[in-house]
Amino acid sequence: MTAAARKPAAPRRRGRPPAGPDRDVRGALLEAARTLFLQRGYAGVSVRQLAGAAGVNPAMVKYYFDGKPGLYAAMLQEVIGPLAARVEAMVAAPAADSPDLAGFLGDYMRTVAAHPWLPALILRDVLAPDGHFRDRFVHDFAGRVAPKAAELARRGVQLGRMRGDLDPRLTVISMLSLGLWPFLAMPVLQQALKLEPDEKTVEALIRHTVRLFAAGIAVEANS
Amino acid sequence: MTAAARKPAAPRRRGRPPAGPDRDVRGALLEAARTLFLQRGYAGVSVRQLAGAAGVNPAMVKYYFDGKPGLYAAMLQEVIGPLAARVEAMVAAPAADSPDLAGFLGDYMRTVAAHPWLPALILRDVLAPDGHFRDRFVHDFAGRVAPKAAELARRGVQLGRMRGDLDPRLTVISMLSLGLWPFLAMPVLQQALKLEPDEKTVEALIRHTVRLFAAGIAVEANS
DNA sequence: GCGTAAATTAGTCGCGTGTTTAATTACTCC
DNA sequence: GGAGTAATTAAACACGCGACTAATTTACGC
Repeated sequence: MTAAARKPAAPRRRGRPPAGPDRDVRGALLEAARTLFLQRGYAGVSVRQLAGAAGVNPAMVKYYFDGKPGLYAAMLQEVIGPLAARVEAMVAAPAADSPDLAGFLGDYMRTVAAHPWLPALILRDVLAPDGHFRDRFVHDFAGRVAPKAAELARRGVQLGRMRGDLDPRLTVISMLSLGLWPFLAMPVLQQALKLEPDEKTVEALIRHTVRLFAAGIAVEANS
Repeated sequence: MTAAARKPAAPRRRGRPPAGPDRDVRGALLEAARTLFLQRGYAGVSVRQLAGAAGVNPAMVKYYFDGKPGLYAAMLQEVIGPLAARVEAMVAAPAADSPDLAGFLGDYMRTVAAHPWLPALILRDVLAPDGHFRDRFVHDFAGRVAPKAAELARRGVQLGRMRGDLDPRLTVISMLSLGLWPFLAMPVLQQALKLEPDEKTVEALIRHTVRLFAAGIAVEANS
C-alpha cells in the first residue's frame, strides 16, 4: 500500500506524462499484481483488472512486463525469492534453540502464518496443469528445502533423537503437510469444528502441531 | 470407459437419431465430465471440449444439464456421493479392528489412494473463490466427517488412549492434513526426495503416516 | 397416416480475454 | 529549436467462451 490507486480523478491524457517522482507505473502494476494475484490466483485476475487497480492502461502490462505471464513471474520472484531463501536458511543452519525437525516445523509454520497468502499460492501451483510457473516456483521452493529437511531428519536418526523406523523422506512429507495444509483447512473447518477464527487459534494450532509431530518422531520411551 | 467417444467416423446427421441402445448422449457427457473435470478442474475445461470428448454437440450440455454448472454438479454428485457416505460411515461406526483415530486415518488414506483424483478435487474446492460448489461439496464432505472425527478423538481421550493435552479439534485437522496433502505433495517432491513413483511407495507412505500419527497422539509412556 | 413431441446439429450472438496498433505527448540531446 | 526517443492512451483485433436459435430428423400416440 505504498503508491498505487490513489489519484482517483486524474483523467490522464494521452501521451507521455510530465515528469514527476510520484508516477511509478511499473511499481503500481507490481503492487496490484501482488494484491490481486495472491488473492485470486493467476487465472482469476484479468489484465484489465490489474491495470484498473493500478490506475493505468492495460497496454502497460505488455510494455513493462511483456504480457500477463511476465507480470506474474516478476511478482512471484519479488515475493517468493526472499521467503524461499529464508526458509532454506532455516533448515540449512538450524538454530541452537530449535535444532531438530520439530523445531523447524514450528519456525516454518510461523513463517507461513506471517504470509497468509502462501498456502494458497503453493496449492495453486501444485494444481497447475503443467509447468508454466511450476518449474520456477515449486522447484525453487520445495525442491531446495525438502532435501535439506530430509538430511536433517537423517541426522536426527543417526544421533538417536528420532525413531529409526521412519523413512526420513516420508517424514519430511508429513512435516510439510502438517505445516501447510492446516492453514487452508482451518477456515473451511472452522464452522464444522466450532473454532474461533482469531489469532490465538493460529498460535494454538502451531503449538499443537509441533507437539504432535515431536511426539510422533521421538524415540519410543518404552521398549 | 463404458460407452463414449467410440464411433469416431460417425458423421451424425442433424435431427433426432434413429433408435438404438448404443447411443447414450447423457451418459457420454457425464463420462467426459468425470474424466476432464477431475483432471483439470471446472474452469480448466470448456463446454466445447466436453462435447468433443463425448462426440456430441455442445448444445447437448444445455439440453441435458442446463449448462456447464449443471453438468459439473451432476458429475460431482455421481462421483462424490457414495464416497462421502462411505467415509462418513467409517468415522461414525469405527470397525472393531480400527476403532481409534489412527485406524481411521489408515482407512481414510486407503480410500483416498483408491480415488487418485480426490485430493485435487478437494483442494480446488477449498481454493474456489466463493461458494459456488463449496457449499455443496466441502460442507457436505468435510463438514459432516470432521465433527464425527472430533467426537472420536474426544472419546479416545476420555478412555485414556489418547493424550489429554491435545485439542481434539486440532488433532482432527492434523489428521486430515496428514491423510490428504501427501498425495499431492508426493509427485511434486518425488524428484527432490528421490522417491520411486510406484505403488509400493504409496503403501509405504500410508503405513508411515499412520505410525507417525499414532505415536503422536498416544499417551506418553514416560512421566 | 398425421400431428405433436423429443433429440440433435449448425450457426450465431454477445461478451470477456490478452494483445496489438496508431496516435499523442513529453523528455533529451545536439 | 528540431530530431529522435520514451511513455502513455484509446481503439481495435482475433479468439475462445457459454449460451441461444432455428432447422431438421425421428419416434410416438391416436
